[in-house]
Amino acid sequence: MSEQILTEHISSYVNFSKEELSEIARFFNIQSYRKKEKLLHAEKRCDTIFFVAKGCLQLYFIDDLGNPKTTQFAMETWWLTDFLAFQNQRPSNFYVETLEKSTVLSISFSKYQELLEKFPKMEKYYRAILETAYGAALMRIKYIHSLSKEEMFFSFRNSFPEFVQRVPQYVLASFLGLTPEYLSEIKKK
Amino acid sequence: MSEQILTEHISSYVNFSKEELSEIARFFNIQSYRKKEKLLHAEKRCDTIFFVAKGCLQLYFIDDLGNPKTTQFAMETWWLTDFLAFQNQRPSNFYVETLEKSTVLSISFSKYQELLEKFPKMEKYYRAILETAYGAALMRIKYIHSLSKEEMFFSFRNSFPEFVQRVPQYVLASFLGLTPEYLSEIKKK
DNA sequence: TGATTTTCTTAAACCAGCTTAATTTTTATT
DNA sequence: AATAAAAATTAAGCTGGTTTAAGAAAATCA
Repeated sequence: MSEQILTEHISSYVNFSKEELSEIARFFNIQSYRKKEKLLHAEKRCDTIFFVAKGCLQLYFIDDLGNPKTTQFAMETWWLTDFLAFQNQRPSNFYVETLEKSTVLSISFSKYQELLEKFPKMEKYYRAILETAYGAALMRIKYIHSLSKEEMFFSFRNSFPEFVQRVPQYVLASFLGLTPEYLSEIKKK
Repeated sequence: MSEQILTEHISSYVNFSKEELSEIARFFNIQSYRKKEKLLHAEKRCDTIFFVAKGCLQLYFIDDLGNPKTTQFAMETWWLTDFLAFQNQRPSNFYVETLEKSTVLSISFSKYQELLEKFPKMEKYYRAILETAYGAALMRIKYIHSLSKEEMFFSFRNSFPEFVQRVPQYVLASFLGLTPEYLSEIKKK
């Protein structure tokens, strides 16, 4: 059961009873997607947060030349959306799309507010998740500004070897901010 | 009074009584700093979150060549620290330093836990703050991967004109990820 | 299994942005 | 007001990484 991935994850941060957890789970929609399905469309109002129970999602945008650029990946137990657009209920600056067959729990803005109101301890859970996510984003910016593209690749592969196996190389290249051609050249070494 | 900047900011997210707010304020240390004072040292355990009541802070690291590189600024009503290191009570990957004469409220890890336990509504406040911070970080990575250095500068100056006036150009250059020399050349145009 | 599409590789020409180093301007200190 | 220190500018030469274009390999599908 996919909702168990979520309730177990929540339980690792906050204590809830079995009953509370199953009530919490009812706030979410569970849905399975094929590879390359869009869950969120850029320019459309961002009304959903996604939790990956199984599979892998990407948050990406389309650049001036029409090439998709991945800004963030999400694998099992990660949350993903355009948080700024979600918070302000504005049009999304990003697409969200599956990179492989995935099972995703999603919650709308209004359900999210209801959930937090009914279970205030969920604030603690999200606070902790977001502390980690923001902290990691600061580290990521540090890497971007201190490593060469070559170092970026080796350092990323060192930290997340499964990831490098799992996503297509051209998607990884766009995430790391280099061209697929140059990534290919780096790997030759 | 500097603590009022904080309590007013909290009040714009969550409702607290006057009494509660003054009790909350007592969890923080208020301190004034001169320009270029260090509040957090890299490699030392990160045990503090900083709230800027007045002035301006930077989060930065020292690169291979010994040059400081700014990863994040914080002005009035912004929170700043190495959140990943703080959460895990590990050594900091960054320095925190004043860019000008500043008044800062700070809270230690243990006081932060106490505060959240005693005032669970503060979880909501921090959750909201971190949603914004993380969302903004995703947007920042989008800009880094889609704009040229020249576009970076003009887009940043367009969004935060006061900032560009307020911080030294070489600090701004390191934040935007370009050299002071190139920034100078860009400005000539 | 063969045909089609998607992904990855190779290589050469090119350029945005860096390095270096010297000079000028601004800011801080006495 | 004079001196010292920090910050900003200018310009030339250079390089890490991109662009372009074509072919090879791998994955998907009928």
